[in-house]
Amino acid sequence: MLKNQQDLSRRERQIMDILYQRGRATAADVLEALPDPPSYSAVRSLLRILEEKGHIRHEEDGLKYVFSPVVAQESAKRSALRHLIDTFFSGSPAEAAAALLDDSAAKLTKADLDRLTQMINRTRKDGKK
Amino acid sequence: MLKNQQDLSRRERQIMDILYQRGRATAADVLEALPDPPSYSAVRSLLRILEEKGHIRHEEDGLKYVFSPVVAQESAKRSALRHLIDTFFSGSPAEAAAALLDDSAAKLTKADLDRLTQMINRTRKDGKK
DNA sequence: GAACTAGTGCTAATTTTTTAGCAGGTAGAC
DNA sequence: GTCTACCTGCTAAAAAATTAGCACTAGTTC
Repeated sequence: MLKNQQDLSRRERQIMDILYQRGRATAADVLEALPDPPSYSAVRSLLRILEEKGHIRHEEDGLKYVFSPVVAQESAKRSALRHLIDTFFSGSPAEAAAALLDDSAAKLTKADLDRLTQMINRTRKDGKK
Repeated sequence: MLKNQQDLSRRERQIMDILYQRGRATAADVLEALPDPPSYSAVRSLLRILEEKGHIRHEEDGLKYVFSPVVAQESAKRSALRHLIDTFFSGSPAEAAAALLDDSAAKLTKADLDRLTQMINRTRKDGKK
């Protein structure tokens, strides 16, 4: 019954994005981060709904509730990546990687580049086996 | 008045994804591709609305309308990538690239790896200047 | 302890989204 | 011509999402 990211409504999605960005947040945090923000109680409703649907959970921190995604960042990342690749890169990760490099070349440090080269070389070896 | 991808409703987003995947599609194509598909006329309504909002346009092909995104794939790609990076990778393209490689290592051909290596080396040079 | 602040729970109204349905137009088959 | 199949335009109903509001609790300050 756990629904797909694809099935979220607009606000639900915005809130999930915020929670993935920050890892955890209170209703007030979410309100602040929300574009075109509604009332505080609207935010709380959405959070309650997301929790009912099983997307997020909360812990209590004193009086406050602190919310966080149920599906770990790690797997959420992967499915977001997969979806992006399917939607914009004909399912080809190589295309996606190329676009990413092309787009962000300026921001990459030497250390970043070394790390990527290393990863690629390791992949090359693994493939040979 | 052209709205952000972020502001699309659930169905609108699903349809835009389909259009980006295929480049262009008729109402019937979209219907077929839509998860949990509604009626044909529901799809046409959505397409009409998306067109009114300026996200898509259509050409006539005989009797049929063929729809395609107004914002070119190229820039849609970029902003989707940027959003993904911001949401899941703390704004770090290097992290994203690493995750992408890690995740899809198995699918990459030797040619893909060569190409990526080449891109990285070129970036390295450009940086040195 | 009364008043104020900062939380939550729940309900109901409003707005938006999503859907279906009907009317009309064109092309091809008979 | 007229029947059929496919398409669009438009409108209105139904469902879902979004929002606000009220009631209540706990802690703090005076």
